[in-house]
Amino acid sequence: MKKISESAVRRLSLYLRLLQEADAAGAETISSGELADRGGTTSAQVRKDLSLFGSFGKRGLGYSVQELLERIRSILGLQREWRVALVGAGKLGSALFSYRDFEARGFDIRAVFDADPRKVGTQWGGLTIRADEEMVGTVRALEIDMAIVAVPADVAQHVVDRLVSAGVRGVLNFAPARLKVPAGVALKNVDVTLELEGLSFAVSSR
Amino acid sequence: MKKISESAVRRLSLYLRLLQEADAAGAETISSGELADRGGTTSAQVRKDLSLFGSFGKRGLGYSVQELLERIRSILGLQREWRVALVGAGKLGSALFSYRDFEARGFDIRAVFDADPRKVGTQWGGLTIRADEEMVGTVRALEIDMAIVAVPADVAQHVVDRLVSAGVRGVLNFAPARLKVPAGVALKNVDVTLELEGLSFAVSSR
DNA sequence: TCGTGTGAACGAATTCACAGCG
DNA sequence: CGCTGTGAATTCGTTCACACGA
Repeated sequence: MKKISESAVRRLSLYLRLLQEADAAGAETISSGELADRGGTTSAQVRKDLSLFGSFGKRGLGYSVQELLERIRSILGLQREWRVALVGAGKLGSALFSYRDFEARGFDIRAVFDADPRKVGTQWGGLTIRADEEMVGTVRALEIDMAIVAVPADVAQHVVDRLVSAGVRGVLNFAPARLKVPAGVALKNVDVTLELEGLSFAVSSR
Repeated sequence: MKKISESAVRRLSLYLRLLQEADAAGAETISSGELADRGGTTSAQVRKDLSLFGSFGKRGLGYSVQELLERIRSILGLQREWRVALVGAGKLGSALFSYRDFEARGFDIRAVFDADPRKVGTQWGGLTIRADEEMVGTVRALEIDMAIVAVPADVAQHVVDRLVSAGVRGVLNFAPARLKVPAGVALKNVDVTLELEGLSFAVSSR
């Protein structure tokens, strides 16, 4: 398959959301220009992004909202349901867990782990928080696909190492640490401090 | 001033963290190669990034950890303390609020707002949650520099509009929405669903 | 000698511009 | 005629490679 850039994928994901909004608003069809306006890019960019995967627009008309929704879902691999584990049942873990938007988008949190014995056994909306030691076995048994890591930075590497050994193929890391994963495992970082520092730079340089 | 790319700024922010770690470990000096290894880039990249702001390495030796720390702090505008407002006192807001790492890095949360009357008046570690209506006045009075927005997507635009009108110059948005801000106001988005979908793409395309 | 600083080469991503189809 | 699809042009970012200074 062709080479797709990171940023193109992000934009596809964004288009998906815009299309869902357009769909909810009853639109049948949408043009690259409209998508561009709402998504903060240019129409050429939108067309380039979509043309990477084939040509499914109608000239003079635009794209069928329904069809494009399906196409992008399929491109992004969102037609199946993903089994997700959440590691770390602190404040952030709790916020992520209750952000039930994930479920609506096909990310199903099937297990929650925490190292704190006082939390283990607690019920979280139908799930019981499991002990850290059970992680590898449970992840394997439940055939978890990806994990959300919301633990302190100093244990994050150890956690992902075990997740990877348990067969996890994607990791979304919230700990402020540069983690190493073997080739074949996808890793994304969400680093709030980094973003704030980026704002600091932007605000102070003017 | 020269043109600095988004990604260069992110890397500087990352180097800053690596330098703090090196400093804590007692290192006096560090080479571009070491920074590259720990940060997951290349030594040429590190040198390019740093050379954008002057040349402060010693040939044959590397960079003084102390000096580089100060330099990067100054480049990123982290030598002052930033006054931050948190809008949205839900689960995510609570997680962000209690992430006291921000404070250590010069981001001081001075005010918290929420639209829910049942939350208004509640104490959060020394701060009282304020009503939504007070936002503009308080932000102005406290001379807030930037805001963290952790509210539902459908009200996010309205919130930032008011924040901007109150003089905020940077916004870190957690709502899954493309917000518009006037030129002169910096905006960063943290969009967890987007990241998960990126993982989905990466994992399914192999 | 070792590692920086940097022009030059390269490669990737975005924008332009227009032919072509509905 | 309007909007897509796409080569070509351009801009932007990264990597190379080497002269130079500590």
